[in-house]
Amino acid sequence: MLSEQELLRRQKREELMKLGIDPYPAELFEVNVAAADIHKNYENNKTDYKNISIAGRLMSFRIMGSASFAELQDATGRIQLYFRRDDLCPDEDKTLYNTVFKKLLDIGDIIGVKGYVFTTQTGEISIHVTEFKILTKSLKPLPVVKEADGKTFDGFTDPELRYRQRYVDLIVNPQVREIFLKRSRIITTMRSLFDSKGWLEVETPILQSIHGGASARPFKTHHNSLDIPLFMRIANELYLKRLIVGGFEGVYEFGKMFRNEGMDRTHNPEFTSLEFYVAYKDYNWMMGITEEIFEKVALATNGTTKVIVGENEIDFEGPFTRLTIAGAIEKYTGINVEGMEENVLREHCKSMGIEVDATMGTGKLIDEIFGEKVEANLIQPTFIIDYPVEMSPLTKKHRSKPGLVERFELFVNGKEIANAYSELNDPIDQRERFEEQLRLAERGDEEAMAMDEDFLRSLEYGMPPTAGIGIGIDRLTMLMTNQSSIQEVLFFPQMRPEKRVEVSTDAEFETLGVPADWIPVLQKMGFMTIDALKEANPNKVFNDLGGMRKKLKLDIAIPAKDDVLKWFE
RNA sequence: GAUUCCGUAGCUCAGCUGGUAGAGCAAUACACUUUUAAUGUAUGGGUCCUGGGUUCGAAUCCCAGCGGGAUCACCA
Repeated sequence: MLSEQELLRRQKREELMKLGIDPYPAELFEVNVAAADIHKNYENNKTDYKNISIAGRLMSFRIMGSASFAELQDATGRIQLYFRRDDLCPDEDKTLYNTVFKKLLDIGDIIGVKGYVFTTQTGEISIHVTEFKILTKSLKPLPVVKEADGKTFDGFTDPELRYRQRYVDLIVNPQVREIFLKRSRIITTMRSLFDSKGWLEVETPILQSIHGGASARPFKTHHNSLDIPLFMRIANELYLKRLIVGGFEGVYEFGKMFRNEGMDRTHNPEFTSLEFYVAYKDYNWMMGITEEIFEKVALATNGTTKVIVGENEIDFEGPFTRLTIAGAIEKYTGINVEGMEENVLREHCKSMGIEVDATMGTGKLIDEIFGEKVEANLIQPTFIIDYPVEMSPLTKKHRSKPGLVERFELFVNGKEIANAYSELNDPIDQRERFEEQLRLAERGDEEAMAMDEDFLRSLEYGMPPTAGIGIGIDRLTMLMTNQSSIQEVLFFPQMRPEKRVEVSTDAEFETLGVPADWIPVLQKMGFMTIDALKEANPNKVFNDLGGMRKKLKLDIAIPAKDDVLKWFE
């Protein structure tokens, strides 16, 4: 069902066509300037703006008789337009201004204009329009967001509408655009750093027959001609390491990962991860380059290493604090867990009110204490290093600390943002770790990793000592743009599919014998489908038709009662 | 998954202890030649999320469902 305003805009589209104006012209429109450019450079270089051509979307009108102001928004921002009737229509025929501009244009229409830049009496840099051309007629009314003195009026704020119709969000909320510009800048900053080091950007399979490299539940799909199940990747780690085996010295991939788990303000079923692996390095080196990456990204997105996130100011200037996981636990709980027996650990957990169960080994218990008591305290960037081996099946054993691995996670603002290690490259050790995972799976751990024979075979050929890291791009973007939900940094966050109201076609109504004129009336009465109509009381429908005819002031003949009764046969 | 709040015009929101709906912006018409949340006058616009129930009467009370937000749990 179309709203009054939508019907009106469709009529305006028709009227434009009747005037010989194509509301969707095919030919290009030459643009030679952008709104931001005018605002930035006009004052210092007025002669360059005497003959400009610009295109964008109309965002507001202020019509005052034979002169008008409008706002045009292009990819860079807004610029005010000034239209004067006698400039646009120097001859007797004032149709272009009086009809096309004043009556047939709407907020949301896309136009191209030619003219010259000037400054109004109130001091606003504007374009005096000498010609304009309709480039796209918009049929749906946009929400109109107004701003004055830094205050926003009638904001388009409903998250559901904003996420489902991100295009509208992007049109009317400039701060949303800004987030995505920063997101892109984060990625390009990292990419150019990696390229400058000579590392190779690669793409690895998203459809995998064995989902490995992380602990998570996958999406399952099926390949028809191979007739095999396939999984959407939960990680790309094992493929990137195969490439290191293959002889590349550094490889990186920005890629989507897919995890079939809960959704909330920090989890989306698909998310973007950067992973890179560099041969002949270890996790100490990796901490250094990680500091460099975060510092560069903060500078590129915010111009400073200090970023406000929520109530905290976070400084990304390295070096970051380094704490062992045991040290961190001791710092925040006073308990030294190093070398502690499983049952003693379990008692400590219980006394701290942490839920535990029999399947948890020492590694898991330490992880629980860490998650419960330490994580939230790590506001400034902090490397937590040297994890228990049980939790890290792909990580090289620590060079000097038995029972631990050479792994670090970077925490910022109380959240994990990166995970890295010296990669395990001993194929025999790796096989044993996988076997341990299989035992966990048998104990009921749904997230335990599967054995990947081909990956093991690659390690048997020999992988150089390698350092690898994964950085969550969505969460990094949340940090750099001060957003508290992942939906705000994804163009199209996952949502339940929109439920469409079922509507029978006009043709279906007509096969019942309903005259075309009366179909919209029936729809107005709430009969969206012919089935819904048939369930109604025929006499009441007949009576209501008369009522609706009066209410809607329709000048069409009421069908005979016998004809109406036939609709229900 | 649990708890909790919300769903009213194109948008943002009012609507009391039940009496068939209001505002601002947007739209339409008229006026207005440098306005800027332009202004003035007039007008139109609603499946009050859906379905049941209570009631003479439901946007309002009750139940169920759908959709969304927030918090918590699991996961990155």
